[in-house]
This record gives sequence, structure tokens and C-alpha cells, in this order.
Amino acid sequence: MMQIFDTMQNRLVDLETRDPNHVSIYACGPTVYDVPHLGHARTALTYDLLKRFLMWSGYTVTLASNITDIDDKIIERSAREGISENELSSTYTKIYIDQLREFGVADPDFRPLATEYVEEMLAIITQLFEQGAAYEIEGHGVYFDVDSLADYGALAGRTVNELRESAQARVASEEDKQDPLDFALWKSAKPGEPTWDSPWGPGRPGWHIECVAMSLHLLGDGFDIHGGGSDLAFPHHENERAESEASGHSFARYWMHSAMLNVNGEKMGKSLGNFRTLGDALAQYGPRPLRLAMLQAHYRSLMELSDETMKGAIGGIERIDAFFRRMLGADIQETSIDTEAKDRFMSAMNNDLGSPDAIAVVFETINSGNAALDDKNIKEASMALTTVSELLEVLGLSKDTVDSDEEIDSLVSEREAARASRDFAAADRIRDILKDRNIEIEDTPNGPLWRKI
RNA sequence: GCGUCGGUGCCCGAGUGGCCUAAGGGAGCGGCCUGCAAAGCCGUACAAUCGCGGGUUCAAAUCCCGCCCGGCGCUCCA
Repeated sequence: MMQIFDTMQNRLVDLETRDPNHVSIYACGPTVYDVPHLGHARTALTYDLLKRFLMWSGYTVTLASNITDIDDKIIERSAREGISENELSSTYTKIYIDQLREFGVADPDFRPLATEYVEEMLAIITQLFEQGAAYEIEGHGVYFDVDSLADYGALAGRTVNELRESAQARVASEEDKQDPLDFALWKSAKPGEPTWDSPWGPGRPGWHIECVAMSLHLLGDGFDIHGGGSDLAFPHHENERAESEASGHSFARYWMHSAMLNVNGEKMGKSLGNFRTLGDALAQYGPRPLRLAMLQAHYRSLMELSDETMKGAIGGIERIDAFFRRMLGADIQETSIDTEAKDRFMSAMNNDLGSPDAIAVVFETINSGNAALDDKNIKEASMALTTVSELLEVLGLSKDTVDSDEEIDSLVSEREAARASRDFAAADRIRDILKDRNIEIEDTPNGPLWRKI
């Protein structure tokens, strides 16, 4: 059985799903006011990996991942750029989706937009009123009363009083909130802002309510896993939980949080110059090395993404691809998977998504497959190939399509002819020509192969 | 300041009481293979030690206490 680290219980727990053989997951996506950075990619990758692994384990999985397309930052930025909120958010939504696809993150089953769930949000706010968990402040909006949730603060590992102390030590609120911890469910309309009608007058959604509306609508009460970046645990997730539970809906059974990512020793978002956007990193390193680098770190540990890390990951991908190239030339048989390797891979992943360990199993299998091929042990080599292919599929690291190019093929043939007549000077000349075009030749017992470098 | 997670070789990282004489990958070095390469295989140095100092235990990288350093949170944030 899979174990995951549940933020709520603050420990590793067995994943016991609401429905047998089905897992419902809600992963918090970005607020689209700018291009995605590597941190967004890491978070999305975590839940992509979780889904792939659970499906491979035999579950059916429903993954919902939202796009928040209305919030203060979006309003601010679109005003500054003189375009509509919708124009701004749809531009960045498209970039986000395109780049995640390029990165190899599969589309979630649902990708809800906050602006399409205002009805559902209003319904929940109504329910909160009915439960006495919400109150209105004239001119400001509707607020949530944190006393409505007995263990408010549990996700942050703190009591309400501890939170209150911190909160009071900070900004005194301008509104007449009953408690400094209370937060807006519905914000009254302000000039120049997009608004929706509501029983409490025109306004727009407040904090966190969009995720509650979308997750409950798409996955139902008591869905299995709610995830996101660790920076969202408090207050975002805590408040979602409060809103949901207080309105009478049981919320997520488990909470998962993926850790942050630093680039070249600097926090994301503050460094300039260096790549920090997903787009730049994809262009610089390619999707697969980037993915390998991220998967070689555990999702719950802070990750440093440096040039050196990437150098290592590029080497790793090359090793994987070289293995496939070699096998391509071998007389491979149809075989079953190596159950020993599969079991080790599975127990690594069952242990709170232990991808670094799981990847170690893949590399070990590549090694034994290569060794088997050297020994002309085709059966074992074939089994290693089957195993590596299947496991890489689970990790989303499968080999790209094979390169093909007629002109290069003909140069390679020319070189083969020269080699056959032992005209090595001519053969090396052709190899140099190809090298100038970033093509590297590998001579194998089954003939030459080439690849882009 | 309070809470929380973490600090393992040159780099990335696994390991959470005995199988650790610390996995795996990358980079390094030597050998084999090759016309030469590339890829691959084999071997090998680098952790007498796992941030530092105490403690518990027959036994600790793994548990406890203190300290140092870093991430995240304390109503923007993946």
C-alpha cells in the first residue's frame, strides 16, 4: 500500500482512499498573472508523477488542477498594462498550459477556472451563513469567522491563539473584523474592478473560496488528496479547509505539499538574469533533463537547481538514451518485466513517492542490461529493456522519437564505405563534418548509429 | 521572535536503531573493447564518517537535549 506524508497529521500515513481503486486529487495551480517559473513546474510535476504512479499501481485517478484567473495581482497588472483581466489571464493561462505540456506534464482531468465557479462559490458562502460561520461587514464584504472550525490552524501546526498572537503583532486590519484571523469570503465591489452579483451586493470572490468550490464540485465531498506547494499550507489551505468543513462539507482526506525550489543558490522570484522561468529552462536544458533533475530530488525536500545539477541530469538522460540506442541494434526478444526490479521500484514509490530511489532502480537495470548485452545474454538484456521502458513511462521520462534525416544517413553510409575500404582518413573527415553539425556517430557491432548532441 | 522541515563524498542525492565496511547518478582516474573515437563493460580514489557538542543504547547518519546554518509559514506566492 502506498504511504504518503500527510501535512495534517504531520507524518507518513497509509493512503486509504474514499472509494476502492479510485483516487481523487486536487492540486492547486497557479494564479496566472505572469509566466510560469520552475517552482510551478516542480509542483505540477509532483502531482503528475503521483497520478502516473497511482494509475500504474492499478487505481483510476481523477486529477483536478485549477487556474486562478481572478485576484488582486491580476487586477493590478492588467490595469497597469491597460488590458482586461481576462485578456491578461488567458494569455498567461495559455503559456502555462503550453509549457507544462512541453515539460511532459500530462493535462489534468479537469482544469477549472475560478471565474467559471462564482455560482458555486456563492452557494458555499450561503451555506456558511446558514451555519453561522460567516458575517457581513457593510462596505467591505463577507468574512469567515475562524472560530467556526474547532481545530483551525492544524495544517500550520499551531493553535488559534498562537496564530492570533502572530497576526496581532502584524498589520492591524482596517475592516471591523471580529477577529484578526478572519478573512474575506466575498469582497465588495470597488470602482474599476470586475464584479459579479451576489446576495451581498456586487463584488468578487475573496480568499481561498475558489478552490473549495472547484474541488468539491469536481471531486465531491471527502475527496482523497489535496496538494500544492508548501507555501500554500497556511493560510491558503488552512482557510480552504475551514471554509469547507464549516459549510458542512467534509474536505480532503490527506494533504500533500511539495517543497520549494532554489536556483543557483537563490530563492525563486528574486534573482534576475539567470533562468528562472520554465520557458528559459526548457530552452536551455530540454524537458527531459529538467524532469530527471527534479525527480532525482524528493518532492518534500528543498531543491537547488544549479548548473551543476543540470549537468548531472543531462548526463543521466544521455545514459538512458544510449541504452535505448544500443538495444535498438540488438536482437531483442519479447519478454516480461523483471519483477525484482519492478518490486523495488514500486516500494520506492510507495514510500511517499520516493522518486530518487526509484530512479536508482532504473539506472541499476540499465547497467545490468548493458552488461547482459556485452555477455550476449539477449534474454536478460531484453528483460532489462522491457523493464526500463515501463518504469520510465511511469516517471514520464520515456525516450523521444528516434531522429531521422536522409542527408545524415547518406553521409553515414559514405563513411561506412570508406571504413570498409580502410580509408580511415576519409572516414574521419566525414565524422568531423557531422560533428560540426552536432551529430555524433557511434559504431556498434550492428552498424553505425548517430545522434544529435 | 514563534512554528515547521532540513544540513550525508567534488556535485546531486538514497538511507530514519544492527544487512552502513553509507545506494544510485554525474564529473574524475585506470583497464578492456574500437582503425581511432563514441557508447558500453570492469575496476578505482574521494564520507575513519553523515552541520557542531553532549546523551540514551550491547549497537546511532538513524533516537533525545543544546547550539550553528538554511528553506517554508506567521493573511501576495507553486
